Amino acid sequence: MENNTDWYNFVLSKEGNMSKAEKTRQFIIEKTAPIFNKKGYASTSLSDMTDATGLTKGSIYGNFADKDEVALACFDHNHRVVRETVGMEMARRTGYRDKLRVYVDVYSGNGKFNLVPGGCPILNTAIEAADTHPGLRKKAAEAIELWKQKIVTLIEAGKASKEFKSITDSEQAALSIIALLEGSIMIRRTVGQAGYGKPLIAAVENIINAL
Amino acid sequence: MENNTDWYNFVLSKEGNMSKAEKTRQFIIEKTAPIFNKKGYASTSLSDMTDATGLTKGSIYGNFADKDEVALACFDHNHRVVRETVGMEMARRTGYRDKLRVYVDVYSGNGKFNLVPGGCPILNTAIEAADTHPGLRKKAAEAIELWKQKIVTLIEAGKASKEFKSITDSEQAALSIIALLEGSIMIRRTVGQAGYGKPLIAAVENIINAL
DNA sequence: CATAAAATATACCAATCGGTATAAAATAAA
DNA sequence: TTTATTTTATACCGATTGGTATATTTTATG
Repeated sequence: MENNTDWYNFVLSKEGNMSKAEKTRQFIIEKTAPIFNKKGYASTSLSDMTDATGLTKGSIYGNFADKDEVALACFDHNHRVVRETVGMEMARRTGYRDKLRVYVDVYSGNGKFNLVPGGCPILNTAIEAADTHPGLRKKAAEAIELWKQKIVTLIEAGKASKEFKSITDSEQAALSIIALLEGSIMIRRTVGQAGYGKPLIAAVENIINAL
Repeated sequence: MENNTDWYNFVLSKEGNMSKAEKTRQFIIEKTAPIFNKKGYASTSLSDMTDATGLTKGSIYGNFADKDEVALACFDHNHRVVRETVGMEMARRTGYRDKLRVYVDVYSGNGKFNLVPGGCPILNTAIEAADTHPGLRKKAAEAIELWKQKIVTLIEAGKASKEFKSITDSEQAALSIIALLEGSIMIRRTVGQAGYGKPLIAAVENIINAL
C-alpha cells in the first residue's frame, strides 16, 4: 500500500460518501475488468489481479467473496462501459438510422471510441461461459436480451416516425445486426487487418439502410 | 491399459499400416478434441485428457511434445470434422444456392447433422486465442480464410452458371454469411432456445436468396 | 524364440492455483 | 484521543497444474 500510488490516487479521487472499502472494490474492478476481457475467466489468476492492482490477496478477498464474484462484477463493469459509450453517442444523434449506426462506429474499432480492451465482452463471455460457467453465461444472455430489446425499440420508434418501413420485422433485424456485429468482431480480431473491416461494416450498414 | 476397452477396440479397428503409436495418437485426438472445444484450451487439463482416454500422462507425452501440440492437433481434427460434414452434404446438392444452404443446415443445430459438441470450433478457438495463444489464433485465422475462399468460389461458380446475379460482391457476401452464422451460433448457444433460431436462420437465407 | 526398439505406466517434481486464518494497520465512532 | 470496527497484509494451506525421469511392458526385427 505504501508505494502503490495508483491505488492512492484512485482512492483520493473518489467521492467522500464512498467508504474506503467501496473505493477499493471499485478500484479492483476497474483494474481487473480489462484482464478478464482479454484473458478470459479461467485464465485470469489471483496473481493477475494482485499484479494489476498492487493489492494483496487478502485485500481482494476482504472485498469479494471469491474469484467468481470479481468476474461477475467485472463483466457488469465492462458491459456498462460499452452501454454508456453507445448511449452517449446515440444521444447526440437524431435520426433512428443514425442512432443505429452508432453500433457500427463503436464496434468497428477504428479508434474513435475507447472501448474495453480485448473485444466485445458479451461475445467473449458468451463463448467461454457457454459450457463452463452458468453464472457468466446467464449474464451474457441477459446482455444480449437487453441489447436486442434496445434495438427493437429503436426500430419501432423509427417505424412510428415513418423513417423506417412498417413491414420490417424488428426482432429479426435486431438479431441480425447483433449477430453480424459480433461475427465481424470475431473475424476482424482473428485474421487481423486483412481488409475485412470495410466489407463487414458495409454489410451491417446495408441492413440498417434497408430498414 | 488392461481394462481400457475403449482404447483396445479403437486400436483393433484401425488399419494395419498404422503404427501403434499413430493409432494411439489418433485415439487421443478423437477423445480429447470435443473437450477442448467445450472447455477451451486453458481449462482443459492433462487430467481431463487422461480421464477421457483412459491413458496415462506418460503415454500422452510419449505421443505429443506438450499440451500445445495436442490442442493444435485437436483443432485441426475438429475443423476437419466440420469441413467433411459440410463437404459431404454439399456434394449431394446441385444448385449453388442449395449448396450454400448446407451451412445453414449444418450450423442451425437442429440435430440433422452430428457436429462437434460445444459449438463451432473456429469461433470458440478464435475468441479464446485472440489475446492468449498465437498458435491457435493463427489456425483459426487460416480456417476463416479457407472458409471465406470456399464460399467465394461457390458464389463465383453460381455467377458463371447464371444462377446468381453478376453484380454481387462475392467477398462481402462470403464474409457476411460467415459473420452472421458465427454470431447466430453465439446467440443461440448463450440465450438457449428462446426462439431466436428461426429468425437468425431466415437472416442467413435472405442473404443467400439475394445473391 | 531372442533381442532390440518403441510405446506405455509409475512415481515424482517445482510452480501455481484458489482460498483462508490471523496479525497488522487504517479508519470511524465515542 | 481512546476505543471499536473495518480494511489490508502476511503467511500459510491442500489441491492441481504441466511436465519429466525412469521403469515396465508391448511391439517389431533378426
